[in-house]
Amino acid sequence: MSKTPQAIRGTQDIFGPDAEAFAFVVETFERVRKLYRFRRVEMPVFEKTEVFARSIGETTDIVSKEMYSFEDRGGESLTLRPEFTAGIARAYLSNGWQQHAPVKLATHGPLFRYERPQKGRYRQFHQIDAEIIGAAEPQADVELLAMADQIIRELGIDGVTLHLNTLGDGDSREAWRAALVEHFRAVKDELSEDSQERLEKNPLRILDSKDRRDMAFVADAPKIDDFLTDEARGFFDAVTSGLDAAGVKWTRAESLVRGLDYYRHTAFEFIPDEGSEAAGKLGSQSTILGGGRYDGLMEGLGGAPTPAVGWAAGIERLAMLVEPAIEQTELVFLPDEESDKLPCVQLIRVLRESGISCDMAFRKPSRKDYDKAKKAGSYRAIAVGKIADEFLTIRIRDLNIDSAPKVRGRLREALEARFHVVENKATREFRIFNR
RNA sequence: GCGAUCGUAGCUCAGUUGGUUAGAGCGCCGGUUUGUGGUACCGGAGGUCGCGGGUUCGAACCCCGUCGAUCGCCCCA
Repeated sequence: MSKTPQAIRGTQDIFGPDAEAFAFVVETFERVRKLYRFRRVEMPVFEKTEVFARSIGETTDIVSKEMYSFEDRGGESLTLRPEFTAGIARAYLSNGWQQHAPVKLATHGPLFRYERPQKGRYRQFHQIDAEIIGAAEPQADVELLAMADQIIRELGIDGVTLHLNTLGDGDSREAWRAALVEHFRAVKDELSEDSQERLEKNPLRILDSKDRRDMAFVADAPKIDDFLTDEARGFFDAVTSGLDAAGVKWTRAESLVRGLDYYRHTAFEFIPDEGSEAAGKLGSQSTILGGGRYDGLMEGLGGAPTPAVGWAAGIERLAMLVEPAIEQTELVFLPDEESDKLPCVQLIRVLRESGISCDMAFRKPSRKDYDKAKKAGSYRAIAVGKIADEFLTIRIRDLNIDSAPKVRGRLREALEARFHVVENKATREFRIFNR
């Protein structure tokens, strides 16, 4: 412990089943986003600090105390990205992606936030992210949410529900906000300490409070529905009827607000149902996917008004809910003789090229390798020998045969493409000759 | 930023009110046995008990600090 450097607090080294789960989430995301025709984008991991400060909101916790910011050698303030949306918006403006509008974009990678680590929360964490930029139509919201829903379902995650709300357009949101401030200010002294502070910084957040003292006042607080313009209401109705048509289950969450300044209209989170297995696995960091419409963001970065919707989901959180099928080694080669290793290398190459997963130890083969291969979950071993003048004789031996896929036919086919093969079904041996 | 719990072999942990050379299982290495090479047994290596300081004749154990982990608050994915 003394001299070996430790990993930075809040970062993690992921290996084994956790790493497989992580990869499964990313692979599923990549597969589904292609079905929905979202285009892959890559952006820098760091940006000028102002990119985030101007778009996320100066007063948010993310900007005011959670950013990893530093000066580069030129004295410029840079920041490790705490989220994707701001960087994507910047890229959209600086590269003139308006020409492609409306664009459906997808990306994934690491994000950085200086927070106290806990379950499902890390200082370097990872998200999958999807955005539709340049579309003001509610159909874009539907498209985006339909993909989110399908990804979660294809990950095999149950007991998670889409919570949906509208914050209205800019005017609706401001009027509602003002009414909420008025409502809560009247009872300020009876609110929790946290909510008294929220009243100044982020009054919408009071609606989310877990403190019992706030509940009563939240219950009779002004509702967004009373402040929606006809247009905003029509927009929300179009989103919900679109979701119904797409077969996406959702529930109205009147008090769901998103923390960041740029959200308008649609706001949503996928949250595990109370008491579900998923809720138990996640602990208190329960939102696995969140997002909304951010029609005001581009202007904050000096661009023309540009409508957009997006979401992000925590890969670590999704990975906690996922149980990917473990892919085991199909064939483990266990040559007795050192001199058989090279022929095995040649065979393995041929088999792998035909899609059979194979492995062989690097070191001098030991009788214990057979035991190890079985414990590691490999399906079959290949015993190797040489009877006479053939290239090699291999014999299939079952290890974990119960769940193993059929391989004999594929093995024979792959070998015959390159060698002359004589199969003995009784002994399960293949005598392999050069052609 | 606030609070709670916890740091003993590579991993999971035990260690009795403070008392000699700190233990187990798994894993690792070696050997014997077994044999359609999948078993069983024997042995071995490996820890300055997170780090620093204090109390004591004596600290893994008590006290303080520090670093880290875990969980919760805040906030968020």
